[in-house]
Amino acid sequence: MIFQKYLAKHDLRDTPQRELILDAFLTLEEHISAEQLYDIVKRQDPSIGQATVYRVLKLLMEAELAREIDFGDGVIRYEHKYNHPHHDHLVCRGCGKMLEVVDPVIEELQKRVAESHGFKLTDHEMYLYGLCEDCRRKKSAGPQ
Amino acid sequence: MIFQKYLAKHDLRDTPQRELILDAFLTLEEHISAEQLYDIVKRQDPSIGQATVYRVLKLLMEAELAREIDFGDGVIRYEHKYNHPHHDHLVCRGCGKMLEVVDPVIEELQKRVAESHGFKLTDHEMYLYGLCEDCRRKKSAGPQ
DNA sequence: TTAACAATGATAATAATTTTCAATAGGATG
DNA sequence: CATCCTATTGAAAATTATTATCATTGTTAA
Repeated sequence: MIFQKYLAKHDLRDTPQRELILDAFLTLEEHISAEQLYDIVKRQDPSIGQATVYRVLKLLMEAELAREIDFGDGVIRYEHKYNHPHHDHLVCRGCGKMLEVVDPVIEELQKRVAESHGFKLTDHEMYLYGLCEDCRRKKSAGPQ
Repeated sequence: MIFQKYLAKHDLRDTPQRELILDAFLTLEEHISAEQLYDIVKRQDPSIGQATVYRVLKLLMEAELAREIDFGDGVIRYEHKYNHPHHDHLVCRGCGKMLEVVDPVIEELQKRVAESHGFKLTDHEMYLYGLCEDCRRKKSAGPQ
Protein backbone atom coordinates (compact mmCIF):
# COMPACT_ATOMS: atom_id res chain seq x y z
CA MET A 1 0.00 0.00 0.00
CA ILE A 2 2.71 2.45 1.01
CA PHE A 3 4.79 1.42 -1.94
CA GLN A 4 1.86 1.79 -4.33
CA LYS A 5 1.14 5.22 -2.93
CA TYR A 6 4.75 6.16 -3.37
CA LEU A 7 4.70 4.97 -6.97
CA ALA A 8 1.52 6.88 -7.72
CA LYS A 9 2.80 10.05 -6.16
CA HIS A 10 5.96 9.95 -8.23
CA ASP A 11 4.38 8.96 -11.54
CA LEU A 12 5.96 5.57 -11.43
CA ARG A 13 4.29 2.43 -12.68
CA ASP A 14 3.14 -0.48 -10.67
CA THR A 15 4.63 -3.49 -12.42
CA PRO A 16 4.57 -7.20 -11.59
CA GLN A 17 8.35 -7.16 -11.14
CA ARG A 18 8.14 -4.42 -8.55
CA GLU A 19 5.36 -6.23 -6.72
CA LEU A 20 7.29 -9.48 -6.72
CA ILE A 21 10.49 -7.96 -5.39
CA LEU A 22 8.64 -5.96 -2.77
CA ASP A 23 6.79 -9.05 -1.55
CA ALA A 24 9.97 -11.09 -1.38
CA PHE A 25 11.65 -8.34 0.59
CA LEU A 26 8.78 -7.93 3.03
CA THR A 27 8.56 -11.65 3.64
CA LEU A 28 12.16 -11.78 4.85
CA GLU A 29 12.95 -11.24 8.47
CA GLU A 30 16.66 -10.56 8.36
CA HIS A 31 18.75 -8.10 6.41
CA ILE A 32 19.66 -9.17 2.94
CA SER A 33 21.93 -8.14 0.09
CA ALA A 34 20.73 -7.27 -3.40
CA GLU A 35 22.26 -10.46 -4.70
CA GLN A 36 20.56 -12.65 -2.12
CA LEU A 37 17.25 -11.02 -2.87
CA TYR A 38 17.85 -11.59 -6.57
CA ASP A 39 18.42 -15.29 -5.90
CA ILE A 40 15.13 -15.58 -4.06
CA VAL A 41 13.13 -13.63 -6.59
CA LYS A 42 14.66 -15.54 -9.48
CA ARG A 43 13.14 -18.75 -8.16
CA GLN A 44 9.68 -17.30 -8.58
CA ASP A 45 10.38 -15.61 -11.88
CA PRO A 46 13.56 -16.72 -13.62
CA SER A 47 13.15 -14.05 -16.27
CA ILE A 48 13.76 -11.25 -13.83
CA GLY A 49 16.96 -9.27 -14.23
CA GLN A 50 19.23 -8.34 -11.36
CA ALA A 51 19.36 -4.72 -12.44
CA THR A 52 15.66 -4.61 -11.63
CA VAL A 53 16.34 -5.86 -8.11
CA TYR A 54 18.91 -3.13 -7.58
CA ARG A 55 16.48 -0.60 -8.99
CA VAL A 56 13.62 -1.69 -6.76
CA LEU A 57 15.80 -1.64 -3.66
CA LYS A 58 16.66 1.94 -4.48
CA LEU A 59 12.96 2.72 -4.78
CA LEU A 60 12.23 1.03 -1.47
CA MET A 61 14.84 3.25 0.13
CA GLU A 62 13.22 6.34 -1.31
CA ALA A 63 9.80 5.13 -0.18
CA GLU A 64 11.20 4.73 3.34
CA LEU A 65 10.48 1.02 3.30
CA ALA A 66 14.10 -0.13 3.40
CA ARG A 67 17.23 0.99 5.13
CA GLU A 68 20.83 0.26 4.18
CA ILE A 69 23.24 -1.37 6.56
CA ASP A 70 26.93 -1.60 5.86
CA PHE A 71 29.19 -3.84 7.92
CA GLY A 72 32.15 -2.72 5.88
CA ASP A 73 32.61 -5.99 3.99
CA GLY A 74 31.90 -4.46 0.62
CA VAL A 75 28.30 -5.61 0.43
CA ILE A 76 25.34 -3.41 1.19
CA ARG A 77 22.51 -5.10 3.00
CA TYR A 78 18.95 -3.93 3.42
CA GLU A 79 16.49 -4.27 6.25
CA HIS A 80 12.89 -3.24 6.83
CA LYS A 81 12.31 0.30 7.84
CA TYR A 82 8.55 0.48 7.96
CA ASN A 83 7.22 -0.52 11.36
CA HIS A 84 10.78 -1.25 12.33
CA PRO A 85 12.12 1.63 14.37
CA HIS A 86 15.71 2.75 14.54
CA HIS A 87 18.24 0.50 16.20
CA ASP A 88 21.94 -0.23 16.11
CA HIS A 89 23.79 -3.46 15.50
CA LEU A 90 25.86 -5.70 17.73
CA VAL A 91 27.91 -8.08 15.61
CA CYS A 92 29.99 -11.08 16.66
CA ARG A 93 33.48 -11.04 15.16
CA GLY A 94 33.60 -14.80 15.54
CA CYS A 95 30.46 -16.19 13.94
CA GLY A 96 28.86 -13.12 12.41
CA LYS A 97 25.76 -13.37 14.57
CA MET A 98 23.95 -10.06 14.61
CA LEU A 99 21.67 -8.50 17.21
CA GLU A 100 19.66 -5.33 17.08
CA VAL A 101 20.18 -3.09 20.05
CA VAL A 102 19.10 0.32 21.25
CA ASP A 103 20.17 2.27 24.27
CA PRO A 104 18.13 5.40 24.86
CA VAL A 105 20.85 6.98 26.97
CA ILE A 106 23.38 6.57 24.18
CA GLU A 107 20.88 8.03 21.73
CA GLU A 108 20.42 11.09 23.92
CA LEU A 109 24.16 11.52 24.43
CA GLN A 110 24.79 11.32 20.71
CA LYS A 111 22.45 14.23 20.20
CA ARG A 112 24.28 16.20 22.85
CA VAL A 113 27.71 15.44 21.45
CA ALA A 114 26.57 16.72 18.08
CA GLU A 115 25.01 19.82 19.60
CA SER A 116 28.13 20.59 21.58
CA HIS A 117 29.86 21.01 18.21
CA GLY A 118 27.09 23.11 16.74
CA PHE A 119 25.61 20.22 14.77
CA LYS A 120 21.98 19.28 14.55
CA LEU A 121 21.98 15.49 14.52
CA THR A 122 19.94 13.96 11.71
CA ASP A 123 20.89 10.31 12.05
CA HIS A 124 23.69 8.01 13.04
CA GLU A 125 25.17 4.60 12.63
CA MET A 126 26.63 2.55 15.42
CA TYR A 127 28.14 -0.87 15.04
CA LEU A 128 29.35 -2.68 18.13
CA TYR A 129 31.73 -5.52 17.42
CA GLY A 130 32.67 -8.20 19.88
CA LEU A 131 32.66 -11.88 20.68
CA CYS A 132 29.48 -13.64 21.68
CA GLU A 133 29.33 -16.11 24.53
CA ASP A 134 29.60 -19.16 22.29
CA CYS A 135 32.61 -17.87 20.44
CA ARG A 136 34.38 -16.92 23.64
CA ARG A 137 33.84 -20.40 25.03
CA LYS A 138 35.09 -22.02 21.85
CA LYS A 139 38.14 -19.82 21.91
CA SER A 140 39.19 -20.59 25.49
CA ALA A 141 38.36 -24.31 25.16
CA GLY A 142 39.65 -25.21 21.69
CA PRO A 143 43.33 -25.55 20.67
CA GLN A 144 45.06 -22.17 21.06
CA MET B 1 60.90 3.80 13.25
CA ILE B 2 57.84 1.78 14.21
CA PHE B 3 57.30 0.84 10.60
CA GLN B 4 60.94 -0.15 10.18
CA LYS B 5 60.71 -2.29 13.30
CA TYR B 6 57.57 -3.90 11.98
CA LEU B 7 59.27 -4.63 8.66
CA ALA B 8 62.31 -6.13 10.35
CA LYS B 9 60.23 -8.27 12.66
CA HIS B 10 58.31 -9.73 9.75
CA ASP B 11 61.23 -10.26 7.39
CA LEU B 12 60.03 -7.56 5.07
CA ARG B 13 62.33 -5.22 3.23
CA ASP B 14 62.69 -1.54 3.75
CA THR B 15 62.36 -0.08 0.27
CA PRO B 16 62.38 3.51 -1.01
CA GLN B 17 58.79 3.11 -2.19
CA ARG B 18 57.61 2.07 1.25
CA GLU B 19 59.47 4.95 2.84
CA LEU B 20 58.05 7.42 0.40
CA ILE B 21 54.47 6.28 0.88
CA LEU B 22 54.84 6.16 4.65
CA ASP B 23 56.25 9.70 4.73
CA ALA B 24 53.48 11.02 2.53
CA PHE B 25 50.89 9.39 4.74
CA LEU B 26 52.39 10.69 7.97
CA THR B 27 52.66 14.21 6.61
CA LEU B 28 48.93 14.34 6.02
CA GLU B 29 46.65 15.55 8.72
CA GLU B 30 43.31 14.33 7.47
CA HIS B 31 42.02 10.95 6.41
CA ILE B 32 42.76 10.00 2.85
CA SER B 33 41.84 7.37 0.30
CA ALA B 34 44.32 5.08 -1.40
CA GLU B 35 43.80 6.92 -4.64
CA GLN B 36 44.39 10.34 -3.12
CA LEU B 37 47.56 9.08 -1.51
CA TYR B 38 48.65 7.64 -4.85
CA ASP B 39 48.16 11.05 -6.48
CA ILE B 40 50.36 12.71 -3.90
CA VAL B 41 53.07 10.12 -4.01
CA LYS B 42 53.10 10.07 -7.80
CA ARG B 43 54.17 13.71 -7.83
CA GLN B 44 57.34 12.81 -5.99
CA ASP B 45 57.99 9.62 -7.91
CA PRO B 46 55.94 9.20 -11.09
CA SER B 47 57.23 5.67 -11.54
CA ILE B 48 55.40 4.39 -8.49
CA GLY B 49 52.52 1.99 -9.09
CA GLN B 50 49.18 2.27 -7.37
CA ALA B 51 49.22 -1.37 -6.39
CA THR B 52 52.19 -0.50 -4.20
CA VAL B 53 50.20 2.21 -2.48
CA TYR B 54 47.42 -0.25 -1.70
CA ARG B 55 50.00 -2.75 -0.49
CA VAL B 56 51.72 -0.27 1.80
CA LEU B 57 48.42 0.88 3.28
CA LYS B 58 47.71 -2.71 4.14
CA LEU B 59 51.10 -2.95 5.82
CA LEU B 60 50.47 0.25 7.74
CA MET B 61 47.27 -1.27 9.03
CA GLU B 62 49.10 -4.37 10.18
CA ALA B 63 51.77 -2.23 11.80
CA GLU B 64 49.02 -0.37 13.68
CA LEU B 65 50.00 2.90 12.05
CA ALA B 66 46.80 3.36 10.08
CA ARG B 67 43.13 2.77 10.67
CA GLU B 68 40.37 2.37 8.13
CA ILE B 69 37.33 4.60 8.13
CA ASP B 70 34.31 3.93 5.98
CA PHE B 71 31.63 6.56 5.48
CA GLY B 72 29.70 4.15 3.29
CA ASP B 73 30.40 5.91 0.01
CA GLY B 74 32.32 3.00 -1.45
CA VAL B 75 35.75 4.42 -0.73
CA ILE B 76 37.89 3.35 2.18
CA ARG B 77 39.83 6.13 3.81
CA TYR B 78 42.74 5.88 6.18
CA GLU B 79 43.79 7.93 9.15
CA HIS B 80 46.69 7.90 11.58
CA LYS B 81 46.47 5.44 14.39
CA TYR B 82 49.81 5.91 16.12
CA ASN B 83 49.59 8.58 18.80
CA HIS B 84 46.06 9.11 17.70
CA PRO B 85 43.73 7.39 20.12
CA HIS B 86 40.30 6.02 19.36
CA HIS B 87 37.56 8.44 18.44
CA ASP B 88 34.33 8.55 16.50
CA HIS B 89 33.25 10.80 13.66
CA LEU B 90 30.73 13.57 13.38
CA VAL B 91 30.02 14.32 9.73
CA CYS B 92 28.04 17.16 8.19
CA ARG B 93 25.50 15.96 5.63
CA GLY B 94 25.64 19.36 4.00
CA CYS B 95 29.29 20.12 3.36
CA GLY B 96 31.03 16.92 4.37
CA LYS B 97 32.95 18.59 7.17
CA MET B 98 34.22 15.98 9.61
CA LEU B 99 35.05 16.24 13.28
CA GLU B 100 36.56 13.70 15.60
CA VAL B 101 34.61 13.19 18.78
CA VAL B 102 34.73 10.99 21.85
CA ASP B 103 32.30 10.68 24.69
CA PRO B 104 33.57 8.51 27.54
CA VAL B 105 30.06 7.88 28.83
CA ILE B 106 28.95 6.56 25.47
CA GLU B 107 32.04 4.36 25.34
CA GLU B 108 31.20 2.89 28.71
CA LEU B 109 27.56 2.35 27.81
CA GLN B 110 28.53 0.59 24.60
CA LYS B 111 30.51 -1.90 26.63
CA ARG B 112 27.53 -2.48 28.89
CA VAL B 113 25.08 -2.91 26.05
CA ALA B 114 27.35 -5.57 24.59
CA GLU B 115 27.75 -7.29 27.94
CA SER B 116 24.04 -7.32 28.55
CA HIS B 117 23.79 -9.56 25.48
CA GLY B 118 26.64 -11.79 26.54
CA PHE B 119 29.13 -10.12 24.20
CA LYS B 120 32.62 -9.01 25.05
CA LEU B 121 33.09 -5.77 23.12
CA THR B 122 36.26 -5.64 21.04
CA ASP B 123 35.70 -2.45 19.09
CA HIS B 124 33.04 -0.30 17.55
CA GLU B 125 32.28 2.26 14.93
CA MET B 126 30.04 5.22 15.44
CA TYR B 127 29.22 7.83 12.83
CA LEU B 128 27.06 10.77 13.78
CA TYR B 129 25.51 12.58 10.83
CA GLY B 130 23.96 16.00 10.98
CA LEU B 131 24.05 19.55 9.76
CA CYS B 132 26.72 21.95 10.94
CA GLU B 133 25.98 25.51 11.93
CA ASP B 134 27.00 26.97 8.57
CA CYS B 135 24.88 24.59 6.58
CA ARG B 136 21.85 25.17 8.77
CA ARG B 137 22.20 28.91 8.34
CA LYS B 138 22.56 28.56 4.58
CA LYS B 139 19.50 26.34 4.45
CA SER B 140 17.18 28.68 6.34
CA ALA B 141 18.49 31.78 4.56
CA GLY B 142 18.88 30.68 0.95
CA PRO B 143 16.07 30.03 -1.55
CA GLN B 144 13.98 27.03 -0.53
C1' DT C 1 78.98 -12.82 -7.60
C1' DT C 2 75.57 -15.33 -7.44
C1' DA C 3 71.61 -17.88 -5.91
C1' DA C 4 67.25 -17.16 -3.67
C1' DC C 5 63.49 -14.73 -3.18
C1' DA C 6 60.93 -10.38 -1.77
C1' DA C 7 59.14 -6.23 -3.99
C1' DT C 8 57.70 -3.66 -7.79
C1' DG C 9 54.85 -1.83 -11.75
C1' DA C 10 51.81 -2.92 -15.36
C1' DT C 11 48.05 -5.14 -16.30
C1' DA C 12 44.42 -8.39 -15.82
C1' DA C 13 40.93 -9.96 -12.78
C1' DT C 14 37.20 -9.45 -9.42
C1' DA C 15 33.09 -7.98 -7.34
C1' DA C 16 29.36 -5.08 -6.50
C1' DT C 17 26.77 -1.88 -8.53
C1' DT C 18 25.24 1.34 -12.28
C1' DT C 19 24.41 2.65 -16.89
C1' DT C 20 23.04 1.94 -21.57
C1' DC C 21 19.87 0.68 -24.91
C1' DA C 22 16.71 -1.70 -27.72
C1' DA C 23 12.52 -4.11 -26.90
C1' DT C 24 8.34 -4.31 -24.18
C1' DA C 25 4.43 -3.06 -21.69
C1' DG C 26 1.44 0.31 -18.53
C1' DG C 27 -2.19 3.19 -18.63
C1' DA C 28 -4.39 7.57 -19.88
C1' DT C 29 -6.83 9.25 -23.65
C1' DG C 30 -9.82 9.33 -27.46
C1' DC D 1 -10.87 -1.12 -27.33
C1' DA D 2 -6.93 0.85 -30.04
C1' DT D 3 -3.36 3.96 -29.79
C1' DC D 4 0.27 6.73 -28.43
C1' DC D 5 3.56 8.18 -25.13
C1' DT D 6 6.83 7.08 -22.17
C1' DA D 7 8.28 4.32 -18.05
C1' DT D 8 10.23 -0.15 -17.35
C1' DT D 9 12.61 -4.13 -18.29
C1' DG D 10 16.51 -7.60 -19.19
C1' DA D 11 20.91 -8.28 -21.11
C1' DA D 12 25.03 -6.75 -21.49
C1' DA D 13 28.54 -3.30 -21.19
C1' DA D 14 30.59 0.11 -18.18
C1' DT D 15 32.25 1.77 -13.77
C1' DT D 16 34.74 1.89 -9.53
C1' DA D 17 37.58 0.41 -5.97
C1' DT D 18 40.42 -3.05 -4.92
C1' DT D 19 43.17 -7.39 -5.39
C1' DA D 20 45.76 -10.89 -7.82
C1' DT D 21 49.07 -12.24 -11.34
C1' DC D 22 53.41 -12.29 -13.25
C1' DA D 23 57.59 -11.13 -15.46
C1' DT D 24 61.25 -8.16 -14.15
C1' DT D 25 64.10 -5.85 -10.84
C1' DG D 26 66.45 -5.22 -6.53
C1' DT D 27 68.36 -6.93 -2.07
C1' DT D 28 70.74 -9.68 0.82
C1' DA D 29 73.47 -13.12 2.63
C1' DA D 30 76.49 -16.90 1.73
